[in-house]
Amino acid sequence: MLKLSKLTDYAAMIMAQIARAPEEAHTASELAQRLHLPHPTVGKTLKMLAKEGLLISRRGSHGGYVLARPAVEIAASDIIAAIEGPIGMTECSHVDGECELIGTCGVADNWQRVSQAIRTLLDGVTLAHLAQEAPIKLPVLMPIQSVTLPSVSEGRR
Amino acid sequence: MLKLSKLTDYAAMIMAQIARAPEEAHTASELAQRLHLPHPTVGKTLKMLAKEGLLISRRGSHGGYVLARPAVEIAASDIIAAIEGPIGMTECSHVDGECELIGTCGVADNWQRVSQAIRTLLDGVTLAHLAQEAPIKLPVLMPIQSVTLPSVSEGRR
DNA sequence: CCAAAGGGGACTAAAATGGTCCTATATGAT
DNA sequence: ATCATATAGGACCATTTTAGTCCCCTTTGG
Repeated sequence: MLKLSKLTDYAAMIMAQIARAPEEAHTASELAQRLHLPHPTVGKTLKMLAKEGLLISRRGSHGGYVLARPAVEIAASDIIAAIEGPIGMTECSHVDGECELIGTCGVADNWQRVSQAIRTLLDGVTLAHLAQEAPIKLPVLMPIQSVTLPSVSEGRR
Repeated sequence: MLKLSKLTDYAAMIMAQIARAPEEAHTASELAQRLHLPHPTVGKTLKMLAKEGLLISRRGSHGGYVLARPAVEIAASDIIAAIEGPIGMTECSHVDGECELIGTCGVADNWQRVSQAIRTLLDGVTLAHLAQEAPIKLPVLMPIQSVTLPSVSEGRR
């Protein structure tokens, strides 16, 4: 998986929709209709995006939402983080911020690096990319140098 | 987030541990002790990894698990997929394989591309990388060409 | 003053997750 | 043979997360 939650998916759809007509304010009901999504859920998602500073809201009649900044300055990672919180593959298997397994787990460092690479990738994808129909060209980054395993160095311990 | 589940995290720890002493068979209890994880959970995880063909098990006394193939031939994506199922950021917000929103959502294609890039990244990280202490050097892939937004092209529709 | 918006929560139902346990089977050693 | 040690394969449960709904409040334009 590594799957996005539904709400995050919705958020991307919503943001893209707004990005395609950035001059107008968009209401929750308009977006819900257009995207065939339940109205209350769209409302909730919009609130989250606004609270995280990706959208600016205007109340009252003729209210609605507009992008807080140009679509090229909004990263996919911003949208994901707005809904799901900070991006990271591991919390090191323990919630408390500091992981008690850190000594024994032995993979934390390298997971963190992988995580970072994904974050960088997601930082490079902007809302403008998502909103356009043209396929984005992602640089198919070439893996890593090969490694030799320490092999049987450690039998007992 | 984009977070790995705890079990996946465990799986990585377990696989790394086995990879560091690949000649011997490792039992669930040995691994549980070493990694400070609950025994039944380690057992469950091992079963999953074996069923997915990443480990080979041997029953009976002197039984245990060994890698099904060399650590350099096991990708991080294999481990993740073994526990969480196929990697992908979206199921297009609907479970059934075919997404009814595909026409209106407008972001599916590009999400798929991003997803693919992450998968490629994860394919390039091997168990050997994870198991070693040395930091893996991930190519900090450079993002994408910039795009111009279609801008206000579409007012109503 | 009213209707149309968003703001902020509380709440609920359903699903995923983590974890445990039990019984069966295979295997090596005594 | 029998026993101790392992995995195999589920069933099961508790907890958390997630998605979705609803209600009451405030803002704003007509």
